[in-house]
Amino acid sequence: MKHLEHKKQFLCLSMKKYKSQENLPSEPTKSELEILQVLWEHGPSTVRFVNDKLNEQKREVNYMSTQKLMLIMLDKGFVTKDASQMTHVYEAAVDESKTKGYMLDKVVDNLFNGSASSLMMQLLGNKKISPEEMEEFKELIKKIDEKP
Amino acid sequence: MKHLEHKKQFLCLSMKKYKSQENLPSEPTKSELEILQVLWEHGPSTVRFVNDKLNEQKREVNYMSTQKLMLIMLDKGFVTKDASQMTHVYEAAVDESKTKGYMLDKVVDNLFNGSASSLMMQLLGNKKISPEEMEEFKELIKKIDEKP
DNA sequence: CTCAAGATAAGAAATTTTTCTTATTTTATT
DNA sequence: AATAAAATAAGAAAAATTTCTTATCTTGAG
Repeated sequence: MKHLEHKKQFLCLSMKKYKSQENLPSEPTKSELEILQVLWEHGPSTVRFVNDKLNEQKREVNYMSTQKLMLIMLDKGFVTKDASQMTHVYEAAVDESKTKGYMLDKVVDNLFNGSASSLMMQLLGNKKISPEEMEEFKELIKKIDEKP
Repeated sequence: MKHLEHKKQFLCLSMKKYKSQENLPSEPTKSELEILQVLWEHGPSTVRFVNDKLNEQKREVNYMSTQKLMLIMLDKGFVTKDASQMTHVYEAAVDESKTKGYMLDKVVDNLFNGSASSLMMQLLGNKKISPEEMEEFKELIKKIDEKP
């Protein structure tokens, strides 16, 4: 779906009952995150498209559930919406890297007591790490190490 | 699910409303995880002790909330309880490393599309990583690399 | 012994998150 | 023009999680 490289007059609706973006980073719930992933990966999309992706890649989700959730996310400010056409087009309004970074920090804090290296340990001790990924790790470290 | 193999040597109450251990891996909720952390770090503890730790280290939590939650966790099989004394002593019934590993896997899957190296990238790109931790990383990689 | 302090269990209540239902509107087709 | 298909918004309902309330029991100090 070469969907939707058009119109950019997004309106940002009121933040009634949800914490504002700037102040409190009220993080996306599990389901909201699934939706964000689709939007991040595929760019601006319709509810139909997102719902299809979820059903393909994740789990069975009812169309109306997805639709409702995306409206809520609009309200929370996680997405914006282009309503110039009949089928509205949603776009992620939060940065992928920032959001993931933030949530990863939470994991580090909550699960590993703030220690990123503990997380690393756990990750490296994990059987699921392939030799290829191991190589990637080393490359990464090397690259970052040479930088400064 | 494997991370939930637990022993029921103490009294284990009926599993009325919670998914049975073997079938569904109902993972600990956020609050439950906080409690598990305390138990993992300090070993078998009373509700009072756990609650105090939470209030010191995490956030304000009511004693009865902690108590109730620990009962629920008992029911779910996340903890066991020694009730031989008046003040009961709870112990984590799920393995720390296994549980964290399992939950980290979830993060890798949900947030980074199954790619552990993506997670690494995100982590290393994070400003919060100290030079010391960077050193630890390198050590880790080296160590694991020499192993096989 | 009596009673206060502090522990327990269990259910109710409140919040948060997710899913379902309903009523309308728009578009396209016959 | 009539109707079917597909979209929307909004509220209700259901589920999951967290917190609060109540009633009871045990221990130990006075």
